[in-house]
Amino acid sequence: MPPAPLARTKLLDAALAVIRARGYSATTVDEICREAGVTKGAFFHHFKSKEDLAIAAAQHWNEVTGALFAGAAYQSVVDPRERILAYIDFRAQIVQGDLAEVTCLLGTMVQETFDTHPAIRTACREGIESHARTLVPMIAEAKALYAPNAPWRAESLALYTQAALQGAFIIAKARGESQIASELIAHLRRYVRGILRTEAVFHD
Amino acid sequence: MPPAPLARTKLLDAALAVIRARGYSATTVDEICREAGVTKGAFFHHFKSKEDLAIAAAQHWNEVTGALFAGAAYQSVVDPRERILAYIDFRAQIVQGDLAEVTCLLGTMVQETFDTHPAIRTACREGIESHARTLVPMIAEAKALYAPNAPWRAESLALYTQAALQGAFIIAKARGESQIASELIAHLRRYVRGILRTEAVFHD
DNA sequence: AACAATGCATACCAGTTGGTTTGTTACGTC
DNA sequence: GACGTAACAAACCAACTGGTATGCATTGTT
Repeated sequence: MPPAPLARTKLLDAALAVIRARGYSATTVDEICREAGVTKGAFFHHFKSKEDLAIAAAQHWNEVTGALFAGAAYQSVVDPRERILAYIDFRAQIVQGDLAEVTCLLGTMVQETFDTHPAIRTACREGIESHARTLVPMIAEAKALYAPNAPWRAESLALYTQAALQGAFIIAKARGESQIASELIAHLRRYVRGILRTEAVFHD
Repeated sequence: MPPAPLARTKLLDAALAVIRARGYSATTVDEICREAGVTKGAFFHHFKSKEDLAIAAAQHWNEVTGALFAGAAYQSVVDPRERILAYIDFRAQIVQGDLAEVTCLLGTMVQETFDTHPAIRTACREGIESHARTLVPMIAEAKALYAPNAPWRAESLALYTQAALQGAFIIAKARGESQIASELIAHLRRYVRGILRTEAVFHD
């Protein structure tokens, strides 16, 4: 890889910020360029179209958030059940910030593009599912320990955590305040904790 | 109310269909007019702007879906706990259809507009919360019967059901198939069922 | 020193956008 | 049957959109 094209990274970071706030369609190429402090020439030098940028932005999002989760404290919690709960707590803590920082780029983009931009949809799907996959091992481990005969699959619960989080983002946006998100995530936490108990009544 | 202006209703119905599929920003006034089979003159006769239409569409959405739920079978289930579960089953059943029929107009619109169109955001918020409010009485009733000392509030759980549903819609869109939504809603059902049990371990 | 490729800027364009202007038709009312 | 008004239609427009064509430094290679 060559030295590190500066404009490309600036454009990707700008894309994250603007698209997260206004969505994909409402975001203009000019706006991204302005935010990034580069010209349109630079934009179309690095990306062959607006759609191309969106796909790259989805991948960039995965790298950024991937690093965030990889370095998070919950990773080092020993007990798998406690580790999942620590993950959920971590997510609840993140959403405390500014409303624009609450949202997920992928969930925002896929809503507008799933029907018209298959390539973007696929990129968003891959981003969401790859993050969900990072949860599967610890969920499977916890299930084997605490709820071995439960009827649900680890993959399914992993995906449900993402759905519940995405839903919390939407409600937070609708309310115009991010605090509500943690309150909603508390329900998710209670559920996950409940189905990972040996004596749980949730096992059917 | 005068006889019933035909074009206005056709425009609102068209708006539901198009915005649900492509989102608010990507939807053009011309496209709505084409779908509705009327001209732009008619559009701007009934709505003073595109934003004005979006707000009216949100209210129209509430009337349409409100009628759907008001006439649904779950309403007549006697036991409040069973009624909530029947409501969730009803939602899971609806999402079996076409992918475009899975989505919620309000959740789709608010994602793109919460930062730039406060009036639309408020309309979406009111729509989502008013539906959630219709669930509060039966949740409160069920809680009093089956989990009187649980630490969560009925309002909070009502909103969480909406969040989980919205999240399921997003995942379904990302996957490009609606079946996954029912699988995710099954988790919501298990949670609600679990916290509404006298002997539940979820009560903290 | 010659050369090519990379990284970006400037200037420009054709198509589309939300919105306006200006009719035209149908209808209730006195 | 004159008159005001609501419900639409058709043509039009300025601003903006994504995208292109081109120019020009800098850098690495030979």
